[in-house]
Amino acid sequence: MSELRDTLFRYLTLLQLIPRYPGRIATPVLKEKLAERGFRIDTRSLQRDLRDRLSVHFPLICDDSSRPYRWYFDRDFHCNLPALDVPSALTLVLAEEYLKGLLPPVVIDQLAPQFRDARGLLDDLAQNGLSRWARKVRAIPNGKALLPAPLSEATWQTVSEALLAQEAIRVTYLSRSAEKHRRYTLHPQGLVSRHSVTYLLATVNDYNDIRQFAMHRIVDVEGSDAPWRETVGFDLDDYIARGAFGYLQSREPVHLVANISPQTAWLLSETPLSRRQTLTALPDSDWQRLEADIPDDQQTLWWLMGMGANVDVQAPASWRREIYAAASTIVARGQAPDG
Amino acid sequence: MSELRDTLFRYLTLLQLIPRYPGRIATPVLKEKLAERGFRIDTRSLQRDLRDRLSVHFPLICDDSSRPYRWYFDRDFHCNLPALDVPSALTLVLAEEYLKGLLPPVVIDQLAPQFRDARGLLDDLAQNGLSRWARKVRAIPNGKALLPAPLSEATWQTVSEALLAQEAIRVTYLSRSAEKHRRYTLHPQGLVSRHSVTYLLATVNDYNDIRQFAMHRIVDVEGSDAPWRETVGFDLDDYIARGAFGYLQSREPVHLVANISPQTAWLLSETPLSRRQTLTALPDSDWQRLEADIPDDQQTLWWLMGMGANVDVQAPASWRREIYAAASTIVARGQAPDG
DNA sequence: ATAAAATGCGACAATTAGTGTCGCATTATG
DNA sequence: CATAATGCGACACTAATTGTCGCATTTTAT
Repeated sequence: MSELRDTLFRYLTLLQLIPRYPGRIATPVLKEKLAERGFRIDTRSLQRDLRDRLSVHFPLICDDSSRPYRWYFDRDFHCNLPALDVPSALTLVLAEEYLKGLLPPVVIDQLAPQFRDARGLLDDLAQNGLSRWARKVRAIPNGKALLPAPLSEATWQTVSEALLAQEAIRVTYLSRSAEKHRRYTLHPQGLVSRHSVTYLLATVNDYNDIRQFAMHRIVDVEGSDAPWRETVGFDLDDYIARGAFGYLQSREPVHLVANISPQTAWLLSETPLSRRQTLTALPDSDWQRLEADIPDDQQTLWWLMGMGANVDVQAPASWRREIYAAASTIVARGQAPDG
Repeated sequence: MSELRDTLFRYLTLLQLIPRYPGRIATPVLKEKLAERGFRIDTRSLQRDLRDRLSVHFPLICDDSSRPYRWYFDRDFHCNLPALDVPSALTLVLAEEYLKGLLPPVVIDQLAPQFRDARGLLDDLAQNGLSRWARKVRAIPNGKALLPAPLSEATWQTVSEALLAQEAIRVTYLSRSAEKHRRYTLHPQGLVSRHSVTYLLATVNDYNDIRQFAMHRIVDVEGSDAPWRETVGFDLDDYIARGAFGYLQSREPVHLVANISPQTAWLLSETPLSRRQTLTALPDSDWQRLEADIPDDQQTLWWLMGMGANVDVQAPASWRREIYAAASTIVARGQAPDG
């Protein structure tokens, strides 16, 4: 590390070492971390930097209730370098709208200051010409938005840190079948966010098989003293592909052939199902013939079913059979409700 | 504005005024902007700040090909204050995976430095304990991922800036029906990202009706001298609700009653359809009775159809009829393919 | 084409800001 | 209760920052 005797850069480093609110860092620790990075300065200087300089210009808060004072940023503060430009701010706003339906609220909250920053920038624009951007942009999510399962901030933080730090955790879990709490020691191996539910993949206690734990059913979590045990040979993509999440997916893509209605053809010409997709006009109708190589997964089948009568699947035969069977069942139920 | 004679803060302000690569800012402009913010300094000082100080420690690049020199940040540079913590970094990684299927690549690129930052942080963790985080987190998107329509960076930037600045633009547009280029003057009124296609809502030339323009079919765009014309009384939510994007949606939510299979019940207990949803056991079967107030939109209907035989809609009657009709059509086509 | 204005930059001196040290008060720690 | 840490005001010393001037070069306007 270069011999940096540069004050500005030291300030910047200092600001990067101080965490946002739930976190805090003590002055001596800061001094040490600065030293690690090549800034060997007196404690007195550090104190001056924090109290007289940085906290004047930044929302830095000092917890002086006990003696090594601890510093942290205001919960809401966020600053980008370089500053956000208008297109990026707009992107963030759209991203937020989409993500709201995909990730649990606490997870989104992690990025809240960024999103607030973006909205703030657009608001400032509005001051000049009352552009009221909020009325001008919308994201319409793909598919039915199910409500993300709520989840506590502490759970997310502890679990995600343990996963990456390769540490075992002790959890109280509300198991699905039995409606009662169980305590386990988990060895986290992976994390999967599916739709809006987040699952932790881990081995339990002394067992070696991977099990799924829905994060929102973790009632309580804390670090464990037990040494973390790696599951050798575990491959997350493999695990998912083998159908662990209802996404039974063969490695082989299938060749889809279907007749589709004009509206559907229009949709697919805009957003193709796959990179290689062909649409050709059918004789004697305004329908089109669709051919594409697509993954053989449940998602695709759901999508095809959702299109109802707009799609007439010709191949693969298994899909046609499945769709036909579902339709037959529905027809058998009759046109009027049961009662 | 306070009389800031503070060098550190001036440096930071300076850094915030300098845009990332595609952008650039000339020295005299910087001087002016600094003056606006209360930093009245000599041009010479500014030159020194940039060349001798900031560009030593930051990836600042100077375009000295023409005489008011222009400064900009390296395309890849990004710095968060306060620095990212592990849970936030993980959130960003998940967010990126989801957004890849929802927004055009160029739009995601706007946030690329942030995502890179997050991945970098996690990579650094890995150095210590080879945690190989990349193998540990996955996001499985909800619904069939259609491929986002590609779109040029310049288009996104120009259009989004014009929308918010309330300025007219001149576009060359590849209209859908006629396969030829047309030139229009557009007065942007709104932006809608739907699935993975982004639409600009604007009035054309001297007309007053709103039309939709798919951003990826805008071949070329530039600012226009024509004064921007506001469409009075235009309400984006209203426009969408009236079915402009195939999402015919009455303001009134409907009361859904349906019998659902055990698997579906399980899914809905995790991620409810709406905040007020009840699931009750049905007599003489393991199926359950679902009741929920949900929006009356196409998305929901698609979702219900996608569930196929797993859902037996009882009410509203219109949905039951629609699902029945679609199923009848499919059954009428027979079990074997046409050709 | 040519003059006038703008911009960049090296040098220098005046000023300002940053730094370590010391002493004392206050607060944890064992 | 003693000892070690920590915070902070004061002060002197050192280093950095700043405006000014002069000159070279480029841009712009005439």
